[in-house]
Amino acid sequence: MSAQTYSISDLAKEFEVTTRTIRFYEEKGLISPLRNGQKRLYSNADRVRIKLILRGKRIGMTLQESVEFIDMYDPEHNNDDQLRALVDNIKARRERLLQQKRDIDEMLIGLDEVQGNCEASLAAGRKSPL
Amino acid sequence: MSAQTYSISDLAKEFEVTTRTIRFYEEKGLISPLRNGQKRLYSNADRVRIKLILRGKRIGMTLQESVEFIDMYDPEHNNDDQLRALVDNIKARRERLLQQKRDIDEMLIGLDEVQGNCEASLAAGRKSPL
DNA sequence: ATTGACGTTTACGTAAACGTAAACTTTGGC
DNA sequence: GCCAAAGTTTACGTTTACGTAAACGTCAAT
Repeated sequence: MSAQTYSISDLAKEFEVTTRTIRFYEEKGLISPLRNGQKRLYSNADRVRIKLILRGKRIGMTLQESVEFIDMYDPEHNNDDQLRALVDNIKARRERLLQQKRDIDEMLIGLDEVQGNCEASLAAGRKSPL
Repeated sequence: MSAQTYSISDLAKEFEVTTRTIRFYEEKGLISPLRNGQKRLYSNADRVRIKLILRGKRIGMTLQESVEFIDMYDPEHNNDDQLRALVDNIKARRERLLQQKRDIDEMLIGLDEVQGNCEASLAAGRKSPL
């Protein structure tokens, strides 16, 4: 279990983004890869951060929001006030996520309806020319 | 059942957006309200369109994507080729939505973990000072 | 008659998230 | 020793989705 490392193009390929994107994330302070001389060397932790950032992106989070989300995991919270604030934060985020799930479910229902109509039309259309 | 209409500020309040936002949507061709002289007059159909656009936004769709989504509903599809293309489109969108749901579920699990840790820390902290 | 609330157009500004291009270095392979 | 592939920095450009401000019209109420 030697410490896996990755080049920038390794990760770019894996996540189907450009190297520009990954450098941009570093520029914004979202990741901080080590250097092998001039070249960036990504740890698995870096890799996971990118993965989580992209996951956040898929549901419409901004990069900043994704990072805030990720940073909830590491214990940067010392006192009780911070802990309570974090819990409140978590509750608010959960509400948003649940709303998003409701939105998605509504859309899925809509898609089912439309697809049903389409297939009915196609079936009906095939009948008459015969 | 008189045809309900709305002023721009009615809808701005209802959806908690600015009037600028609503005018912007019109500028982009997303809605086409009637006019009472100079003033915009929104039908319930306009209102629903805005509602659906904002729903799309919440899960990270662009305005354009939301409109394409909405326009799947009205039957602009004449021939079978278009119908089949639409069905393919629907399938692709469904895949995206399902992926988003998976992403959200993962995040919810993460939130549960972090919240659990927080509450455990808070409970432990409260014990010793007593 | 004026004030305020609401409406309008026009237009420049802005933040986010990269794309794109230039110009240069480093490095493994033949 | 040289070339192509992959890396680097710097910097300007682009799209999306509005914000913000100016400058003006309309109408009901005081």
